[in-house]
Amino acid sequence: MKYDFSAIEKKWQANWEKTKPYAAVTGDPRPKFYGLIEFPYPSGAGLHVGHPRPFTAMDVITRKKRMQGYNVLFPIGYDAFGLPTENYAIKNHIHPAIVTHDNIANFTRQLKMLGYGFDWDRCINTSDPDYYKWTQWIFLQLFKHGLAYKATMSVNWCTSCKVVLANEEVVEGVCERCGAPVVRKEKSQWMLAITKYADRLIDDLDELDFIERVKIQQKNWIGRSTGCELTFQTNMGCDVTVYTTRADTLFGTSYMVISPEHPLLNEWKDRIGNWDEVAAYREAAARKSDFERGELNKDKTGVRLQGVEIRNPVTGKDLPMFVSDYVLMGYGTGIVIGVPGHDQRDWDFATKFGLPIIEVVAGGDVTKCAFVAKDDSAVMVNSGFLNGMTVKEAIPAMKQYAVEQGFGKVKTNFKLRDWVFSRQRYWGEPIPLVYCEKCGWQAIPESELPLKLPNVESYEPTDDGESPLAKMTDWVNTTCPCCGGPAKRETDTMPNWAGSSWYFLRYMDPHNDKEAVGKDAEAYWGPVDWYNGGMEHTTLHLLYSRFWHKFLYDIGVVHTKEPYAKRTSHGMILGQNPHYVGNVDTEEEKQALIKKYGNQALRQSVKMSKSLGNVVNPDDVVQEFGADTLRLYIMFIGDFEKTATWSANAVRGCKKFLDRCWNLMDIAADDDALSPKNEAVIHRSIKKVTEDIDALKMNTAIAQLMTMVNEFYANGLTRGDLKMLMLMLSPFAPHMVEEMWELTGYAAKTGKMAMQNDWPVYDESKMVEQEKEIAVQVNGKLRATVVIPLNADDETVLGIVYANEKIAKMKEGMEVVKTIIVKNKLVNLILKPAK
RNA sequence: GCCGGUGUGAUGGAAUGGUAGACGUGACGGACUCAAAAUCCGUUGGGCGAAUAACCCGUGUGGGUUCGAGUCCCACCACCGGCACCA
Repeated sequence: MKYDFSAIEKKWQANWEKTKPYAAVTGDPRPKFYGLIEFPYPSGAGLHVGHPRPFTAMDVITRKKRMQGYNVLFPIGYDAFGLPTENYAIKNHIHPAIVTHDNIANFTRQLKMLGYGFDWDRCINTSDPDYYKWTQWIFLQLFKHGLAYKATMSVNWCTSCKVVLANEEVVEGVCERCGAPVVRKEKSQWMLAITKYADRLIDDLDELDFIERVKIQQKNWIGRSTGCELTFQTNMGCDVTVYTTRADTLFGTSYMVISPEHPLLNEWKDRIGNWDEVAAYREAAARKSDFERGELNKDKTGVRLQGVEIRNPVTGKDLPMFVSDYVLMGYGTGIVIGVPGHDQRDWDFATKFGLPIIEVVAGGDVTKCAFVAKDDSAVMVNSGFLNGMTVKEAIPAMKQYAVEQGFGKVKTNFKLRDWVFSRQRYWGEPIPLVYCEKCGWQAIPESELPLKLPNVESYEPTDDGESPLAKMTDWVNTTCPCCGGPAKRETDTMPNWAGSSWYFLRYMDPHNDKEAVGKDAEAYWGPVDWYNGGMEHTTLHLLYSRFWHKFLYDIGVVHTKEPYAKRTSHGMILGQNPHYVGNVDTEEEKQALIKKYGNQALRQSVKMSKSLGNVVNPDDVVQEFGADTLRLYIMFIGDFEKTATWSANAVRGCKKFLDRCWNLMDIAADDDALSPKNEAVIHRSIKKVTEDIDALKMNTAIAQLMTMVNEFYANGLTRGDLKMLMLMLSPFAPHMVEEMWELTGYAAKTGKMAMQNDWPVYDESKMVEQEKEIAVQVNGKLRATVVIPLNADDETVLGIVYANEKIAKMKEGMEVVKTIIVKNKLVNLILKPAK
């Protein structure tokens, strides 16, 4: 019988849809396992071949867990608010809700086509009012607890999307989505005080089973540094405060720098001798984007503030002060000490402006460049009471001194900024607040949730950057929930990170119309046991959702401090580069490609994109090879964490393997016991496959199954042998195995494969053959192999080794100085000429 | 510049400090076939050989530790990802 994947897949998908073998049961006595994948954004392009990698991996994991007796929650949903849909709607004059609905239908078709064991009854959609009611509810709780606040601030403004972007959405000075330049703009914005959770977001990482690079990236992004604030007396009638991590270098300070945006400058306006010059510098700095100030322009510029003098508390000397845009207003106090001897930026600045460079840490040559010691064992010089101490000793010593003398205090700073939460767009959750002249910002009553998005004529944002909702005066004008007077609704909407910050909770209890998530459901399912997703979400979604979850913990909605017990990450799937130099033969053609495409031409693999024409559509692959082959290949493609390149040939190899498995049905002997010949390879495979799936090493798990099948062909097999293969292969190729399970008669006995809970268990004692081939080395070099009885003692092994003809020859006239025996693996003889 | 990662046959990739190249592509040879496809069985790192005899070389480069190093340590090179004037 031929393996007709198309008919088989349709048959079982329909069966699963009807019988729901993948439904999660809240409260079930079995141990629970909650496996989560990042829900997709339902774009118009449909699923691309990158999606199945993480989806299939978690499907394999959860299918195996189910077979091991777990009550599994493996849900799916759609992150449906967002700019691409809105932009499409604007262009084609279709309501974004309709676009979203159609895209979701297409995604759902494709996901079902791939045979994932999702609990479809728990499917959610963040743009559904029944869902965003609770997104709004959580926002109101944040507001009521003082964590949502409005602030006028300089924000990132995308000139093309006409929308405010979070820092995280600006990549190399351009909009992450559209690539248009990002400029700074003053705007009043809703902010979420994520920085209040900064310490906890770092410290609680220690308890989590996240892959190390995720932890490191989050820590770096939050950027905690501990130092101290030092206060200096000035001749301007007020003190100034700086932040530094290197208080030990205070004796080496030769000037001070203030940020151009610092408000103190305005206060000092009349007493700064060269105010015109300073004002011009400030204006020029304001015109530069952050990108220009940072990336493009590392040359130091600045203006000395005439008449301003700062007293150094440890030397008693007066220091000059400069304004320079290398000092950021948003970090520390906006004023820094200049220590040119031991900070390269300060050195550059001091050299340009002819300021003294004082060496206070020995070990470098500060006339050539700043000396930044690699470790903290360098010794202090020219530093009064610190002289002779190491840097390590000097930092706390100076801190202590500064605190005692009353000019310093210990301080922790973060690079993380509060989260800009407003978007001047239509397709997002309306912010459920109103503004009353008398009462200020007020939450709408929770009974009025969800605050639904009204229908508008046009989705285009206004040129002055107001949301399209601002034009809907009927909707905007309302009454104040506090005093009943006239009030206006907030017209900004939430960013698309809002809905995804808590969606994993909604899956636990998706139809609850009383609460975001019910207490019992959350207590049963939380936390997520294993969450897999892309590295690109490490500093965005992953951090934001940890923040929301911690807040929900604080107000008693959830019972765990952290949402995800375990986090792993997958590599991207790349396509063939059509412009790769390796594709052409002659040198001229190669040079032409390099000339035309530059470094791009040197890469064999590149991101799939429409413009390159190298996009692989899952629909086509399923059509040609079947869903099981696609699933198997995307798992076999290589190390899960690394990027991998799609290869049409290798897909065929996986189809061939499935054919070989299918054809085993024709040759399997009519016997339910394991055949003695195959017993060892079966038990070895159970161990390997079980452990490899848990470790996300799907490629080697599949390789082991291939090895097992090769053995079956070499040795012959029983139906019992085949049963073992079916059980272990079923998470990877569920449709085909379901059919085989039925054809071999097992379904009639124990029900369909999707309902099995007898994942095989290996027996260590049956894993190895009774004989073992081991390596024989002489002086560390491989010289022979011999076969020994399993677990033979050293004496027996050496007897066999010495009996080997080749080894015996090498031993002639030599003395055995030492023998190293690694049990069942290797013997190493150390020989030297006999005396 | 800082942080993290990677470097292995023609190719995707395997290898708790213990026989480098599992498994899969591709290639070559054979069986079946009128023939092809499919399928099945072999061979396939390089050098020197008639040899599936022996020997030598081989995991980015150069050193080191070890009886033994792809794996550990030091220095360097190349590429990929993230952050970047964060005081």
